[in-house]
Amino acid sequence: MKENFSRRSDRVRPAPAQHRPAPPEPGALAAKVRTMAPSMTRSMQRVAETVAADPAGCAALTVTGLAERTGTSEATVVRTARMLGYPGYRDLRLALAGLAAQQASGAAPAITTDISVDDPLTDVIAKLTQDERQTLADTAGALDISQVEAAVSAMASARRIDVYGVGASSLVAQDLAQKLLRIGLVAHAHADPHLAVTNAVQLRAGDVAIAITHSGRTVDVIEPLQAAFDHGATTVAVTGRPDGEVTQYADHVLTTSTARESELRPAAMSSRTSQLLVIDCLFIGVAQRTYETAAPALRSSYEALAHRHSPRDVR
Amino acid sequence: MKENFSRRSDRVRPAPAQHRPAPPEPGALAAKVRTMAPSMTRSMQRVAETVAADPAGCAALTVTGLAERTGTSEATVVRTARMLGYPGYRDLRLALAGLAAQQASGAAPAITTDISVDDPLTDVIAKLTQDERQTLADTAGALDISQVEAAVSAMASARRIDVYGVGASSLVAQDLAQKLLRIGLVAHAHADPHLAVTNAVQLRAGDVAIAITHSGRTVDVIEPLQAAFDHGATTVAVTGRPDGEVTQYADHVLTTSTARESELRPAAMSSRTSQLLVIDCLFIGVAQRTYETAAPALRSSYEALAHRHSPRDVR
DNA sequence: ACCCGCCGCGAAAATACCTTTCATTTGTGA
DNA sequence: TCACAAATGAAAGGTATTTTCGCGGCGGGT
Repeated sequence: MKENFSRRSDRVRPAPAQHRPAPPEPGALAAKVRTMAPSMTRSMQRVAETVAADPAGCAALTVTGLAERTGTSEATVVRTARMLGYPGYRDLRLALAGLAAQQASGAAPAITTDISVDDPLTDVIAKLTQDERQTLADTAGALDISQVEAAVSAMASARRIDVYGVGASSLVAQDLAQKLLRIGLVAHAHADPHLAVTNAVQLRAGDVAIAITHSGRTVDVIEPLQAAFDHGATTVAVTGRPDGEVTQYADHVLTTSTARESELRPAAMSSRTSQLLVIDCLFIGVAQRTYETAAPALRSSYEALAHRHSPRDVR
Repeated sequence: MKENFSRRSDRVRPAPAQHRPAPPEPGALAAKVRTMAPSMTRSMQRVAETVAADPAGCAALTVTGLAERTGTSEATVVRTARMLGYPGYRDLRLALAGLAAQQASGAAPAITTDISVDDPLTDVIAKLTQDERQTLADTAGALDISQVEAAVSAMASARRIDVYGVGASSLVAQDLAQKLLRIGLVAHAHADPHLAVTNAVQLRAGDVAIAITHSGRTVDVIEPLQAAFDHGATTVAVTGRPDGEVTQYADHVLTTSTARESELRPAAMSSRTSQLLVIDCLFIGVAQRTYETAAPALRSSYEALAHRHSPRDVR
């Protein structure tokens, strides 16, 4: 593979210790330009300055394009690339692309303000994403492993698992129950407070009841948890308020975290993200501990769903 | 006349509305590989995996070099580049150089290993969190703003909004509908495919139908969307497979991203994260555009719930 | 002032690289 | 098993890059 270097003719034997100028550095390009500029001809300086000023823009240009833009010729562009330490324009261009990407990622505006009514959609997406990612990091950092451990153990050996949640948390509760069912556990999500209580009183030692409430004081969720607690079930609270009333009836408390909320971004959004992370952790923990039965169950539930997809396969 | 069961649609999608895949993003390349991999042929997958695994190394290679390294042909390499959204290999190579520079400078996506059966809980939490955060970043990076914009506009002025989703996506659909209701829009989530279709045929121009499916080929979701499409409603698909069947009946396609999945971590988990981010963006966008009515609606729905909380105030 | 030779420069030829086409192979469903 | 379609690579066909080559400007010598 004789390609990148030694474009020279075959007849010339390459000098053994030929001093190759320098390894092309992506970030140090601006410096290199300044260093080399004095020993460059006028046209070459123009080219060098242009690329240093707008790496991103130049990376998009072909030799010809850059030659035009700088009012020079292809040959000059190539000469400049060589002068800067690259084997040719192609490699300079790659370095330029790298540089552009670097300063694009480095120029992360670090958006910290609230989402407001007149933010353009781009900002909305950026802020929302940023917030959610922050929430995830916070949640993971604040999770008490021993509490998770305890909850997982209880769930893995439970005869039956009930999950309570209303409002936005109801979806999280359903999600957890759905997943647990998939790995062969007996789990049920209750959104209706009356039914929840009626079912809760059926629980006994060895069963698990999980309450999900961000505020920690949603009566519709506290009541069934209390009932379960009173009947000897192991109770778990997933809440954003570890001092909330719900924790009075919880054997194990898993704390979710909250991001700053604003008028347009109700607390429900980030609390939901946080809650989902927690229940996913619970789920995987349980799946690990019941792997013997969980693995085949997961597989067969996947297969059972296959026919619900349109036949047109896509590899 | 076509058969009843024909999947063909009576309504013809305007030709120029060719869905342009996505603007090539340097950082989101790994995500793009994951998104597109399923619809790639074996050889193309090999190429895609190779570039994702070693961007720096591949950026140094010519088409021929990469073809050799992956044991394929130049044509296949170019095809892969196209599949990933670049006009050709040259541009993929530039993006690769950018990615390499990025991860060299620390903004490295850091390849986390799969969650395995005997990972301690601490690792499970760490990996899960890392994956979710990555998924969020990928999703945001891959979102086509103009599609979001279009969907938001349609929703903001819709007479009625229907959301379809089954399985895990059903919860996302419910979440969206719930939120939209809160700001005074007429929105409904349908999990039952029959009811969904029955309702879909009631839709007409000015209404919006949203289908949420990770695989892009869930019949139970495609059918109602098609019905809505045929009746003139504006249709939106939120899917992880921009080439899936569902997009045939979608005026606007919002692509969700997928994390590497493992046995213990079904795809549903990260796709859910991704989907939620997308619908949150939709929601906030709509809330902005209907601020006059949304703000008071949010406030009053909050107050209506207050009494459902236990009186014992917290701090 | 004029001529001479050197250097920077770009036009165009030569080459390397990328893209497209097309025939062959491989896989798939009837 | 056959027929058909998709996938694939070899090689032709185009672009982009590199090299060659000679023109023209500039300074120094006469």
